[in-house]
Amino acid sequence: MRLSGDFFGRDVLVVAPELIGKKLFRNKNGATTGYSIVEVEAYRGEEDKASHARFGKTSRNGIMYAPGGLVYVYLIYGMHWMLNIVTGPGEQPQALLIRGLKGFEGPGRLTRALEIDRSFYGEDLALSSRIWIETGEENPAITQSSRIGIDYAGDPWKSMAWRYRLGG
DNA sequence: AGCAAGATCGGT
DNA sequence: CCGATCTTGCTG
Repeated sequence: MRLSGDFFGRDVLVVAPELIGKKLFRNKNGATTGYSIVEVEAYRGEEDKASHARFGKTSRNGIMYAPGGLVYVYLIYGMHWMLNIVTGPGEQPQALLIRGLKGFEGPGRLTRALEIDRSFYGEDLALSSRIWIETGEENPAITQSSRIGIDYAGDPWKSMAWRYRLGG
């Protein structure tokens, strides 16, 4: 069953663990492939100094302020596309960075493998024929730890256990 | 208008 | 550990 606003419209810290074990589908040239989501990271509000929303609403992060269920894609280090899912009811900027799929560990590697780029910015997971998410494994084991690559955020943000992984 | 830094990755 | 590579958003 395809997930939509009912699922993604909740707080990012509620959605994050539930997204583990769900299946991300990608259709390219008429062929559809599904991948289990194994790792995500939560970015929550303007007060989160690790989030792109820490400077407030800008042209890049504007989509984070939308109601949950849209795709937020951006380029990092001039070469890697990062795939994020917007969550929450809207107004408060929230997003989940997809860091790993079964078979594709690493946020930059998975977007390269699935051919996801800036053309996916704002894509609606409830309506898109290119990318969507469906229910998957029920109640998988989940491990929480601190987020990667955001030491610049300082405490307490760099220490928040907002990274969720499948298993132990 | 200029510039530093980045939610990363792969090779030394 | 270092370079790649380019966009963003701050600073002046």
